Amino acid sequence: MSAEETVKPTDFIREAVIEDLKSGRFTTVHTRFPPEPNGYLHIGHAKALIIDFGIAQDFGGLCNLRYDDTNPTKEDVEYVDAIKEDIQWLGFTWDDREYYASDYFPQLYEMAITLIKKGKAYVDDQSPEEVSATRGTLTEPGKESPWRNRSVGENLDLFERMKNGEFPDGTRTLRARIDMASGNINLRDPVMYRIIHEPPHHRYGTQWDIYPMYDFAHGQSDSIEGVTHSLCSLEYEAHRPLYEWFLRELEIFAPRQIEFARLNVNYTVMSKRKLLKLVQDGHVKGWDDPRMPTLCGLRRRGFTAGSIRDFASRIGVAKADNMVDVALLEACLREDLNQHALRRMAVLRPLKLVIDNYPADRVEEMDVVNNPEDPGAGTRKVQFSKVLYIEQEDFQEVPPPKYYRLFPGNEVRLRAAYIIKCTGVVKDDKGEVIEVHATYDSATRGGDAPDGRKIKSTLHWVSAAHAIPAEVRLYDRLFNRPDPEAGEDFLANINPNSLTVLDQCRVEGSLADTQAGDRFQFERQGYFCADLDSTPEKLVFNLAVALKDTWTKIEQKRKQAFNGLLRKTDKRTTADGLGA
RNA sequence: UGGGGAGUGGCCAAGCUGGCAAGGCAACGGACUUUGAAUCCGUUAUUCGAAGGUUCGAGUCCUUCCUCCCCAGCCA
Repeated sequence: MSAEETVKPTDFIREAVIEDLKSGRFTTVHTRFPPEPNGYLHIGHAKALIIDFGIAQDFGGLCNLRYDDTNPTKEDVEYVDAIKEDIQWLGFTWDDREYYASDYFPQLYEMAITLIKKGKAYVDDQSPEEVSATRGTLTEPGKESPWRNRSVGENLDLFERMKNGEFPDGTRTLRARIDMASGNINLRDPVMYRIIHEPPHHRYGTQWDIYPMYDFAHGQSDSIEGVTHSLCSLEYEAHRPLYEWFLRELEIFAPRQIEFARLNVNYTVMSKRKLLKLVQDGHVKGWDDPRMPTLCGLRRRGFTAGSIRDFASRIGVAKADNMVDVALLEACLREDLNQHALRRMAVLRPLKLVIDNYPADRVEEMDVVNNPEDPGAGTRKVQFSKVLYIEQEDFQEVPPPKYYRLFPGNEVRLRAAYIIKCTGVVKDDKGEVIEVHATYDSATRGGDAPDGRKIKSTLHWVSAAHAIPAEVRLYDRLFNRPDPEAGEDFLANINPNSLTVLDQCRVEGSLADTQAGDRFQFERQGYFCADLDSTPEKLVFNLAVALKDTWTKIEQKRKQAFNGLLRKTDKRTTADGLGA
């Protein structure tokens, strides 16, 4: 069965591709992912590249990697390798089809000459300011350049001398001769080539003194590579007539450009300029800071490639502007890691728990399930002893309503160990609880109650003598409003509490040989990933995404209700006062 | 204002030639639970930007209007 019969038309692009195959406009599917090497790839690029590579894959076609490196003033080799790493990480391959628009400069130059000879391009001596001033406005047509009607011979001569580096930057351009009165401003004699002497190009050094503009490079590069479907974002829609004009005038193979809406995610910024600013100003530690929406940042944070591919498929492909909830991205990660991450016990904010009736010299090895979602993941041994650490928030001396964790007189289960009952606390001079005391029920080894009594709460724990110290980095969203780019200054919307470093954590011994990049679920808390900074001497974990937390929600509602009640009381008091 | 696009629940998004408004995320109930997780079950659009019209029947067709986004780089 052929591709057009088997691929499900899940979106309007796939639908269009199927049509093209049916109609015979194209017989194969060939796409390309065209990053400009001027920054790191982010989640928005991930959407684009998953569409590009994904559609090629679906139809049994190919997708090229092509760097859109036509502007040496913005590009750098630094980004080239990083981009490749990110694409591979997402699971795609371009085999040996790693291309550069700059490799086509000789052909592009010849194409320009073809257009000059046809009278479709001319060298313009106007300054950038003059070009801008004569472009017209949205409602008024532009003015034709005084150099628009030069002879072909003169144009050829001048263009060659531009190439030979005879003129300074900005003194001349090669322009397409189209229509200065077009309603589409992109068609008002767009610049095809500009003169740039510095800095050197990342691949061709100072070999070129003229560089093609995007519009004169992209379509022809697609054509040269035999790309059938050139998929890009909505802002290029108005460029399509120009894309097609060049191909038509050049009489070369014409790919089809199709535009889709780029991805926006709430609580995050996506523009390369802003991401660069965050890095340069030190608001984050680098492009791969776990709070960044870059692919290297997400990877370091603990995101899996699969979760990002899943995210891309769930957000779909359409033409309407969108703002996707970051909660969806997080949900995708949770779903993946819930299935695959091994469970471990880690106490982030330790509180000492002493089991008074447990022998001081006794140590037991408890069998703990590695992943209840995956029986094949087996079990591990965790050491249990008299002095333990539990989470501070798992104990309350005076329990709030609905709290069923540990408090004086209450019974809870210690995961895979014993059922214990809180008997009292020890406080310091300031009245802070520094130690909790309890007794254990020796008949409940493993956590089961032989008498069948129901224990509502199960806590995670570590043995004080056997646990190993670790640092845990808790991340929150980098911005504190859903539309950080909306105001004057997006930096003003930075969340000052996006990073919390906990350096007193205690984790179970089985985590000792953790390698950077390993992911775990720390039971009852979230999914964590060993950071690049992690070493056997000092383990460092990043919070990738927290588990859903109904309890915090209940608490927040209670507090809100309480505050609301306070306000009402205040008002009534005030009103009474005035009335008296 | 010229040109080009887009409007379906809180957020994405199906819905093609007119025939009972998919699904996911979020939210909210409940069941279950040795993770307040996961899982399961249920609830949430008499209405599709608005108003008219055609039709037995309109998110889908027609008309008018409204709102939002992109384009005036020698950026991509």
